[in-house]
Amino acid sequence: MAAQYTSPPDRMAYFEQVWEIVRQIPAGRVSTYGRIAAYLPPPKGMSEQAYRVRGPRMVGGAMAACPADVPWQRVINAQGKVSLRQGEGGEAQRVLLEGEGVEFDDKDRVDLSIYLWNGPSREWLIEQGLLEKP
DNA sequence: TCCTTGACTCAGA
DNA sequence: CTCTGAGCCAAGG
Repeated sequence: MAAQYTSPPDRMAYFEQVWEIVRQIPAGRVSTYGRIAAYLPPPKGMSEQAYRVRGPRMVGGAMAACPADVPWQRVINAQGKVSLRQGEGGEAQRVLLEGEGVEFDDKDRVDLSIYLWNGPSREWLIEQGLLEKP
């Protein structure tokens, strides 16, 4: 259940979709801004090319504004690192992930070949209207 | 209205 | 492995 928005910009509709996907990531697994963005179509009015570049940052924006029931800590960058500077919640994110069993190496990176979430199921995407039913 | 600033990524050096 | 710059757009000051 999302918050109530008096004037629904497309931006917020997009954020909602991002949150819905992030909620599918199981504990102990992670995904990246880029991959999350790739599961969604570009917001109305944005070109594919622009979305390819802007997508990841938009997902970041969605994380910055996400409701409490979204496991934002499971979204990290493509290098397997937490994308928050010290003092802005970065260490909190790491603690949360470690609490779920995710391990960081000596360079503060998560091994994506082990912990990367394989993505939402095809059925789920169809259910969400993000994929055509064959 | 102009200018800065992003919870990004990828290719090069 | 680390560091840069480019790519693109919207929100806030």
